[in-house]
Amino acid sequence: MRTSTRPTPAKDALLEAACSLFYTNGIRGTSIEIILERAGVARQSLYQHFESKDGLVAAFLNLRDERWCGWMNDFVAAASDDPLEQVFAIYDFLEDWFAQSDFSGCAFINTAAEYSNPEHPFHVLAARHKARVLGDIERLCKAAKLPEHKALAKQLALLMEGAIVTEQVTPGSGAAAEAKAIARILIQSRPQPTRSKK
Amino acid sequence: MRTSTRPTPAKDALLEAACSLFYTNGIRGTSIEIILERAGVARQSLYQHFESKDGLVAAFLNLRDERWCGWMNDFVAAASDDPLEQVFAIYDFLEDWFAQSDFSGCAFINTAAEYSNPEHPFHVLAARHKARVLGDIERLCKAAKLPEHKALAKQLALLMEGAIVTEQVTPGSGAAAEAKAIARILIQSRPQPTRSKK
DNA sequence: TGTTTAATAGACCAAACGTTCTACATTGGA
DNA sequence: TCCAATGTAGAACGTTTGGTCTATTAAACA
Repeated sequence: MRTSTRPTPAKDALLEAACSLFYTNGIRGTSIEIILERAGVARQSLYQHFESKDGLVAAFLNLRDERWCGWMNDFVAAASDDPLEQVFAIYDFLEDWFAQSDFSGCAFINTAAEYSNPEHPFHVLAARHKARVLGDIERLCKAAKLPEHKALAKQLALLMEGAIVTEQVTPGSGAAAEAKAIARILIQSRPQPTRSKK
Repeated sequence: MRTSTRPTPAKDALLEAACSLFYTNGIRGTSIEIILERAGVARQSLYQHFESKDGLVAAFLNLRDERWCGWMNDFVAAASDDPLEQVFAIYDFLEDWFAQSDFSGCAFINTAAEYSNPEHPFHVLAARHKARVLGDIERLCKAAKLPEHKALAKQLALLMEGAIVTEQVTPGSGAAAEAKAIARILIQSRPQPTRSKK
C-alpha cells in the first residue's frame, strides 16, 4: 500500500495546515517545509498520506469546496425562512466572510489565477467549484419562485465574484453591500411571474 | 551607477518578455531563467537594468497598468461619440479582451491573489491600478451626465471584476455580455437627473 | 584613437524546494 | 507476544531558483 486513505491525526493536521496556508499564501507560495512545521508533523507522514505536493493540493481544494459550500448554504438556511430573503442572504454571507481576519479572496479564483491553463487539474477543480456554487444559487432562486431563475442565478453569481475580488484587492470597499444592492435592483426589475400560461 | 534608467534594446526585450510571462504564468510561476530565454538576452543584462526580480515585477506592473488603461480608454473613445454609449462600450472592450488567445484574467487581480498581504508592494500596485480604473469609469459616467456618477461607477466596476473572473475561471461563459446587460438595467433604473434644484 | 557603455557567454554560489531514504519509537490488535 | 501500522527525526539527493562574478566583444563618441 502506498498512501493511506482513511483519516488519521497526522493526515488531519496536514490537511488543516495545508488548507490554511494554501488559502492565504497561495499554492506556489507555500512550501512543503512550512506545511510540515505548521502541522507539527514529520516529513515522511506527508508522503505516507499524499503522493506528492500536488496530491495534497487536490485534497485541499476538495476539502475547501466542501466546507465553503457548506458555510454558505448553512448561513443562508439559517438567515431566514423566506426563500426570497435567503437569496439576498447570500450577500450577507459574503459580508461575514470578508470580515474574517484571514480573508484572502476566493481560494478557487486564486487557484485559477495561479494555474491559468483551463485544462490544468487545479483550474478544472476551480471551475467545478464555481459550477457547484452556481447550482446552489439556482436552487435558491428557484425556491424563491423567481422567474427565469437560471439566468438570474448567473447574474447573481457574477455579482458575487465581483464583490469577492473587489474586497480582496481593495479591502474595506464594502463590496458585499454593493452587490446586494445591485441584486435587489435586478430582482425588482424582473418581469413578474406570469401565472397565466394556459 | 547601478542600474540604467533609460530604455535600451535589452531592457525593452526583458520588459516585453516579463510582461507576457508574468501575465500568463503568474509571478511566482515565472522564473528569471524563462524570461531571459524568451527575451533572448544575457543574464547580466537583467541585473544591469533591474535591481532584482522584484524590480522587474514592479516595472511589469507599472507598464501593464499604463497599457491596459490605454487600451480601454482608446477602445471606449473609438466606440462611439455618444457618452452614454461609451459607458456601455466598457463591456464591449471586455468582450474583445476575453477573446484574445492569451487572456488570463486581470494581471492585477492575479497579483493581489498571489500576494495576499494588502501592504505588500505588489498588492498595493494592484489596488492602485483598480483605483485608477475606477476613476476612468467615473469620468465616463460623469461625461454621460449620469446621476450619482461616482456611486454608479463603483457598481459598474464591480460588474467588470465579476465578468473578468467569471470568464477567467470558466472561459466561454459570456460574462462580458452578462455584465453589460446588468449595467443597462442599473442605468435604466437610476433616478432621472433632477434638472430643478434651485 | 582611446574610452566608455551595453551587450554577450557561461561558470559559479548559496539557498530553497520537492522528494526519498534510513533508522528508530509507539501502539493496538491477532 | 509479535506484527503491522503509524508515527518521529533527520540526513541526503537532485533540481531549480535568484543572484554574482569574470572575461570578452562590439559599438558610440569625444
